[in-house]
Amino acid sequence: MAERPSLSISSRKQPKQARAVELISAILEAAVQVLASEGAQRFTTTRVAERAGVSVGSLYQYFPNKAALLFRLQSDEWQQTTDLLCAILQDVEKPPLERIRILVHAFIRSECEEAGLRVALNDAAPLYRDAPETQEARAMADRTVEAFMREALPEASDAVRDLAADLITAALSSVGRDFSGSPRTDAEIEAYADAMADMFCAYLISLGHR
Amino acid sequence: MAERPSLSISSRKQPKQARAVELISAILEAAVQVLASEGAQRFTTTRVAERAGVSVGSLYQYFPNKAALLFRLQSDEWQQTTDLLCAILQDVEKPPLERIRILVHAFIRSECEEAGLRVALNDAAPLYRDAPETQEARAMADRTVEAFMREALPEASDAVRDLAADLITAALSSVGRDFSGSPRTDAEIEAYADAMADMFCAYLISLGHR
DNA sequence: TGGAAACCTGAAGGATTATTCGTATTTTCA
DNA sequence: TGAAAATACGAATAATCCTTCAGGTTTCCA
Repeated sequence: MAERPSLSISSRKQPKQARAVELISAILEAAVQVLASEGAQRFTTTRVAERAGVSVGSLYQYFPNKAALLFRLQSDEWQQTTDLLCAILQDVEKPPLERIRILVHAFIRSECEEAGLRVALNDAAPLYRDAPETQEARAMADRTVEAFMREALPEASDAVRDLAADLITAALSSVGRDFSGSPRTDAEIEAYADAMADMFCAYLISLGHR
Repeated sequence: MAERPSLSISSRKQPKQARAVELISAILEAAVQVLASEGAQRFTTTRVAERAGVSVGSLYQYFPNKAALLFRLQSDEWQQTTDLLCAILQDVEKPPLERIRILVHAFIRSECEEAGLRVALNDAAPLYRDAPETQEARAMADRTVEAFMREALPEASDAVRDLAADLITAALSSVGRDFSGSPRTDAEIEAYADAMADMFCAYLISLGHR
């Protein structure tokens, strides 16, 4: 099995002046651009610094290594997605199955915007995947879905619920990859989201959702 | 977007003597070992040649570049999986939904053997993904699933059928990634496969399968 | 048997990249 | 204001890797 060098990915130093804060956000912005436009293969600390109009040394003052920078980008993406999905899942006014439907549409739409960036992030995943920070972020996302499942399947056993949560999470996460090959029209995307929501709903109903 | 160098991946030269045939299979075997044990990051033509007990130059006589070698590995994997699934899908004795169930189990089990190799191949995908040969291999796999869908959903429209095929293919392809994080016991794997088969069946029934 | 074709070798070229660290500049604050 | 702290710089280092090619070895076959 591949043994990753187990990089410490936590940030190296906190900015204490305004210019440093701006420098960091310039770096992050440039990093997104480089990743989206050049791909994971050509994502280079030097290139990011260049694009940000900043020295490489400055980059290494706030990110201990390339993996940490990539993890930060992925982390920000996850945060954004998680916020979006939480807002939908916690809207207790609507019945669970309708929330699932809305969620699927929202997730897929958000996955399609910046599709290039997400694919590139995925390509770069081997560099930060094994860091404990990544595992933790994943676990947090899982907990959100499981909380929803407790509500959607109140009578199911924990095992069944956890499996359902796993399946849905996995299926959703495959969307980006499935679309990355051949881009689709908006109508196709909507149809795909509808179908996926149908599948989830049919499954949940078969598990005893009323 | 990332512009890949668009490598020509087709093989460079056909072996005409027995020793060359053996050399190639030694290289392929070594390549699998290196990929599984060292990961995509450290997968190197030099390392593969070394492991095979062969010179790098020899490797380059039959594979035009590293991407071609990786593509060959992926291609062999796909072939193996495709054969397995075709055999199940074409067993017209059993009703479609049972075949789906068997297929899901078989696929997931095969995905779990050599999980390390499959993850590493996936990590290396950016290197060969954009080659026309890859697109073609993907299209062939899709056609198989679509043929099955015509049988499972004889009354559905083409659009619905294709969507269902896409969804199922995508969900299946996410299994490897979902498992790569934390390995599971055999019992957990079986339970996962059961749940996924349940989901597919519930969906197909809701689409009008009788 | 002898030459031609196929095959094998592996050192070296050429290129890229992550990261450091000595130095210069800017900001803070007493 | 002046010194200390924070920040910024970027050439240089050290490592890695893909691929080639000139020259040797083995196999084939007429």
